[in-house]
Amino acid sequence: MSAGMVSLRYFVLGLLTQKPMSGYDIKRLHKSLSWLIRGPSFGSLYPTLRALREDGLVAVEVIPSQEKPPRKIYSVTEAGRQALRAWIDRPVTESVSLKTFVMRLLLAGNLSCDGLATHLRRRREQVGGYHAALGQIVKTMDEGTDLGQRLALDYGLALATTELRWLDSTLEQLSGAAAI
Amino acid sequence: MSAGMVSLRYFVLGLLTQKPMSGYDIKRLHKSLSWLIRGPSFGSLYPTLRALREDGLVAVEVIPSQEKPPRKIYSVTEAGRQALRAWIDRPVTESVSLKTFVMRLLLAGNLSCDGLATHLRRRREQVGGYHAALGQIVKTMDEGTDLGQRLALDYGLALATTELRWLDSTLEQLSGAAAI
DNA sequence: CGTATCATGTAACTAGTTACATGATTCA
DNA sequence: TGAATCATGTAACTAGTTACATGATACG
Repeated sequence: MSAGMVSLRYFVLGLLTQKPMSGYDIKRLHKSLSWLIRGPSFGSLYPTLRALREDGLVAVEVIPSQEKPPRKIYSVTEAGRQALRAWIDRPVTESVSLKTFVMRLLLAGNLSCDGLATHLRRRREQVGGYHAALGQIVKTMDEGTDLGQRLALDYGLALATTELRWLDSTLEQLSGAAAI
Repeated sequence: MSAGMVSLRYFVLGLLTQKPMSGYDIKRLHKSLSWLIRGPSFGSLYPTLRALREDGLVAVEVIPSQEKPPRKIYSVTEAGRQALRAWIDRPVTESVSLKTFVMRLLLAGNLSCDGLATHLRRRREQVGGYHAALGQIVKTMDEGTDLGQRLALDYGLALATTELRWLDSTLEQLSGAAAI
């Protein structure tokens, strides 16, 4: 229930504001990123959608089909939009994991431009810190250091470096777009 | 209980084979990677250590201290080593997430050289597949595509590219070391 | 004088998984 | 003929979190 956590509830709600979708669609969307972050299982997705509907935050339209099973297309209601708005711009105070970061990134369309920039800057700060710390640790590693530790830290350093570059260039693009 | 999952139980067991540690040490170890993967909380770590001890897979030595609270140093028993060996070389069949990959990487020291290479190669295959698919999707994105989606996929692509490079160079080093 | 680090742990809770069930269609 | 994809869902379970409790020392 902390501020930084992207609970499945709001994450799904956020995705549905982009365009109405079925549970299956949401699952598919996650598939292309499943090597990076693990998407929700049907066992958590469908109950979440049901709960959202019961709370009146989404509406369902059942689309029957001869060939395929009927699809249930969920769309956000005005109450849902309101609930999301109330939730989304709450600042993320604590340190976020990659998963939370990506999930929030996926909701960027619902974020104000400022909110997005803040989110990216905060992540930049955090990863920057870890990057520096990792570099320090990696430098002081000797042959005595456990192989697994060495590999994991080296791997982390490589990813952190790339992420920092990506954050910088994205922030730059963002400020460029805002200036126009 | 699937084969690919690194349950906390075996993960902790694997770390302890590197060197005896306290629960606090394990938590600290994770800290430097917490931006990438989230480490276990004390609420799951301590009970896990207790369960391992109750099953005779680890032994505890309490080291009292005047200034600081007493530390409990856990070390793997022979039974623990056996249990780990039985578990660790089971092939990972399903697609693994980044988190599982890193956790297994951290246990590389316990893996046979072949096992490690297999692990890396399998990940290479998987990420390679996703990388190709992502590239395809990113290419076909237009301005109509949702901003969040665009950003997340672009971010994913950047990380995937780096990861592939890292995997290649690490595999190369590994085969180089094996040849000597 | 308050906060952070060190260091352990428990209890109540929730979020999530796995495994199942259904059933049509298409592909090899 | 068997497997995969499409598409929904439930029930039983487990793994994990948050919040609390304790208590010392050191730092600013």
